[in-house]
Amino acid sequence: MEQQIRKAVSEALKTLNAGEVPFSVERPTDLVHGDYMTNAALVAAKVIGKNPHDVAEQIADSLTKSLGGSVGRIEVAGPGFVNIALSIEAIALAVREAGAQGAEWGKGSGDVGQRVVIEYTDPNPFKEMHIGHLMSNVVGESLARLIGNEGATVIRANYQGDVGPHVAKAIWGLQKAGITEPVTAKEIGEAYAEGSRAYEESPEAKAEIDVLNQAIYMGNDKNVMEFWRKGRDISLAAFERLYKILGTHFDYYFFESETAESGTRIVKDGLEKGIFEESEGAVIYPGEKKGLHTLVFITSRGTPTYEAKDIGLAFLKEERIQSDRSIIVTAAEQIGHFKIVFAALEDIAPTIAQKTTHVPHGFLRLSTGKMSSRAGNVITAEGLIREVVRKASEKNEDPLIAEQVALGAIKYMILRQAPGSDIIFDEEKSLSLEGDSGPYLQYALVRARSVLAAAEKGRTPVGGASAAPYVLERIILHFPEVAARAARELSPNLLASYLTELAGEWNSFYAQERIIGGDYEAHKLMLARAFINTMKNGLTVLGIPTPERM
RNA sequence: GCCCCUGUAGUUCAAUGGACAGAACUGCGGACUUCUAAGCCGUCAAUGCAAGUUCGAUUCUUGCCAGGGGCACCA
Repeated sequence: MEQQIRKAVSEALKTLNAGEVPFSVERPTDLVHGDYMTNAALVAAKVIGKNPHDVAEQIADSLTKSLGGSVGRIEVAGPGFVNIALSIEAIALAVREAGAQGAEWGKGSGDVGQRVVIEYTDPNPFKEMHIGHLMSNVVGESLARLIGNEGATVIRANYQGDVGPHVAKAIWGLQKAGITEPVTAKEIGEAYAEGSRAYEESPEAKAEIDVLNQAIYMGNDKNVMEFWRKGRDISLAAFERLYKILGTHFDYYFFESETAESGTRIVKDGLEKGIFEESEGAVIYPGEKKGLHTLVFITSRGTPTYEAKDIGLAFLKEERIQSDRSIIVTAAEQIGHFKIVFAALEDIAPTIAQKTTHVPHGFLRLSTGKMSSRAGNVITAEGLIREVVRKASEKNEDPLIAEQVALGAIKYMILRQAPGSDIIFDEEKSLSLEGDSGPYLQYALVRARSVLAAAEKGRTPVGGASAAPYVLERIILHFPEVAARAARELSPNLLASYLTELAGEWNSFYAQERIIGGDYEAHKLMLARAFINTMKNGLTVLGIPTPERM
């Protein structure tokens, strides 16, 4: 519908000689203004130098003719908005489609044929996954689904740091604890914390860990490597269990142990071409020239830094996955890092740089203070999930439902706000199971399903359609546009807030209207079905579970 | 010091330069012998400060104030 209106407005502008101007077609803030509105007249009036109100009148006339029966009323309002109210028939048609299309309802086709690779989560083996990784995962998974919903082929990638100081610290910690055969990820995580502490407090420990780190990079010491392999496998297996719970999966895994070499090679090659420079024995990228700052890519000891490895990763992805777009989801603290990596990449391989986007997610800040492994107040992903599941269990005996509700609460908390901004995490308040929360949406869906189930047992519903469309119907019809916009703007929160509005409207409808045995029963049941499809598909696209009952 | 991000109701968050700045939590006040009360209805309450750009600014620009992040051999 939005597309049709957009096209009709374009046509109207052409006949006014306004040419190509950027205009919006969107939902008015208040439904009394109609179902769509456009500011085209205000924009065009400036270009052609006419009174906005007159231009609006002309556009309105033109739209009345071109849109025909799908429109009920077109009005000019305010300084020159054109408000469009759909006809009852058009609304009924959209709702019927929503009810009939099932899982297909809301799917777009804007990205058909596109291959999009999206990298997210990026946990480090030998450390436990904490809530920062959880955020990356939840945001990344929802983006993957949103983009897939627009028809693109999505390839999920996960990049993990299996070499580096943190690994040496963990292995050192395990050895010190006399553990010869690591068994659990928790054990390894604790050993890492112990190793980190020792690294900063004891010079001897620091020296030992540095040696160990080199040994891991070289891969010569059989015993160390055997230990490394075992520990890595245990960590990775623990991650997989979490992915399963989270409803996510990956098509490709990349490891720092494989990007180091290619990264080093590419940077050295760039050094010869004059892209990088030598300084104090290290290889640096002189970011100042582009208004950024200078960073070391290869250390004076010859080892690649994170930056060089990211260059290596970009090439490795290119080698293994053909893509039209590449998205990387990481914490916002890496914004500066990626600006420099992209600047360097722009010099080395502009096509890769241009198709790559960094999507930062905010920090999860504890209301009680900063989270750090040293202070011991790190909240692990698993710990958080377990805690919320426990809370959800108070109302749900079925452990599966409790888990679905808990994940809904956690994921919604993360997705409800614009990615990039921090979440102030208060265990009591943030994970509310009421009001503006995941369970609120799930609960609305469950109640609608229950109505439908009850109706199917009964007799044939009373027919007839209501005289005027319900507000609920007028919200439902916008679902495909909202999903498309959320995908385009990489902003799951747009869909999350739409679904919250939708759930609220359903709850009002449910409280006010008698569905089974009420007036217009058949129509209302159709509406319930349309609501269910919209909510179910919407939640699924966000990666939020849709329980059968609560 | 330099660069980036953020300042919206008591609190946590919304709002492609658009109409009366929306929710939720909290507070206060209600309804219901009915399809699941994790629900519904009502109500109090906000754009950090000062200029500028224009038909119109929470949104763009500048300055100030406050908070967060980043800034050469960690990731």
